Amino acid sequence: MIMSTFIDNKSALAALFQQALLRAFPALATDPSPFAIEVERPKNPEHGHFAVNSALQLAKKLGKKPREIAEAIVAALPASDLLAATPEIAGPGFINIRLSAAAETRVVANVFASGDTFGRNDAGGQKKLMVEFVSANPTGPLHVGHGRAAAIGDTLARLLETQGYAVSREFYYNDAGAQINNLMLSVQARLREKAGIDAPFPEDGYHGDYIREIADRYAQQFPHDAKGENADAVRQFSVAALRHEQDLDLKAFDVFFDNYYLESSLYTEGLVDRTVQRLEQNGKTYQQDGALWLRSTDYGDDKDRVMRKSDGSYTYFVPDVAYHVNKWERGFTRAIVELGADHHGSLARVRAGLQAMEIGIPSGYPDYVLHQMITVMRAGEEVKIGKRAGGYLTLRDLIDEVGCDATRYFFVMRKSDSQLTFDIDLARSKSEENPVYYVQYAHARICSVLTQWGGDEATLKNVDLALLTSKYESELLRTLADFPETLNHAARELAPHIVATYLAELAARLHSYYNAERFLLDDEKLKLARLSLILATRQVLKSGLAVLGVAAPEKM
RNA sequence: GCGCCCGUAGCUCAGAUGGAUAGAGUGCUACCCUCCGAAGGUAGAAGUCGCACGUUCGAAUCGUGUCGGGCGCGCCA
Repeated sequence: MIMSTFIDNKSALAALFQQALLRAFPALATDPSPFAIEVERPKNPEHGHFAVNSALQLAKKLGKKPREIAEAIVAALPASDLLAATPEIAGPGFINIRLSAAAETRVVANVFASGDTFGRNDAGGQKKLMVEFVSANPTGPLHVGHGRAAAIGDTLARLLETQGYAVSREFYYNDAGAQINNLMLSVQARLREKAGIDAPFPEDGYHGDYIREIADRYAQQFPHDAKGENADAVRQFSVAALRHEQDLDLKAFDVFFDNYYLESSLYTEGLVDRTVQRLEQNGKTYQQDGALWLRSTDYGDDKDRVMRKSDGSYTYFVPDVAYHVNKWERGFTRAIVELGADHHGSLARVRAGLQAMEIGIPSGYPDYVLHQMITVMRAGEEVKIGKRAGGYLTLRDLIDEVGCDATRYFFVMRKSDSQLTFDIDLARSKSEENPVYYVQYAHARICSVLTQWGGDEATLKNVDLALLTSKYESELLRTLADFPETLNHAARELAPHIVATYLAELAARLHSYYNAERFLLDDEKLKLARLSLILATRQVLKSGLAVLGVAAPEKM
């Protein structure tokens, strides 16, 4: 993939000021802890395009007043075509920088030169990275919590791809445990019910209507076992049926996986046994009360954990550890696991288990991204989304009702570790304020203006932009220029909502621009410059929406 | 009792590495369509950043304590 190679204004300025700093204070060059100048975006536009606060940070170290330091740095600045004028020193010692017009509009040419790769970089060096998410057990349809997991996980994967990682999406599921047995018993009970046999429904059984549907289909396919006496056959059939349903849900949500990993394979391939043996050999285990325990407290867990129960079976976290060891051994030096926050208690013990293996896995492995609960509202009332109860709202229902785009956007637009209220009426609305449509509309609106103009878009990629000097143009230009850093920031923080917030801002700048300026005017030169700017904006909107997996419609 | 997350405008929420006058959307008030699409825009009112100490040139941000809400603390997954 061809990545954009331009140096953005921010890094160019940082280099320029670093040079000035060393000129002004040569002693810093040999300082044991070198000081790196950072350039930041001031919140207030009156403070210029960029600002440097290094003079304040260095005051103590240099033993001088911040303003004196700032003056010395500015005086030592080499000549540069980046700057519109000599930077101003403001307040206690901020250096405020205003870009030259050429530097300010350069981002448009960069967008055209990079196309779809604008904002991407290859810093990841195509290192293997895994994002594991959803990982629902095949005991029912995906619910809205899985939906949030799917949207966040898939967006994280897309985000990390923009940073040059070779991302693999993985779905891990338990196809053999107690819950699967419970599923089998539930289907069996419905089969017996159909056959007119009076049998009690299992205590913790699954009550959803889908259990009846599976029973119906089973009876149809295996008429000779209409009572479901062949437990293995019922189990296999049910798991396959539900996995199939979940795949349809995910497909409708535009989420795909590179690999599905079965928990049962950890046993059949001996990985669980190998893990336990290794932990025993390392002296990290002990016997007590007829069970085998892991000394997880040695690695920061708040109590030791049972690995092998007194009945000889393993607790869930042993295969979990084996699974993560397996990820590591498959060459995923970085792994991210997206989980519901109700599982946070298991993090410490899985990481402890991995450390106790002593096979070189770093202590923070894997990275966890947790998402909080969702409340769904419709017509001002809370909608039931619980799993066990029958008649609840599933992910598929939600997608059918509000559409894939709005669902994905709503699931990622909040910080994942804050609770989310999903307002169905807001998500569906196209006539009132709706964050998804606000952004998509910006894209469609640009398409509409360009269509009305009717010229060849290619000619817009090489026009004189010197006339773009209005407040709206300046703000739009700087927002475009922020895109690469926004992706990088969001990927570093593993925080998809940063992208959604950015897109909302970009769309707002665009709508303001529309209402403030005229596009199809007689002044040919200004017209082309403005059209060029919105063409570049369209590209960035499209790229940003693509990271969220949301369509960029040309018409709405 | 212990651990994790959250507490910012009436409501829903942003505020990365501590920075200048704390932001957006929604709701409310008043305006704005003879370039494209009013699904939009402009302006205004609205805040003890839960509370109290502390760290420093500077704290919504870091530390300690405290109050309120959610979740987890099993030889369940």
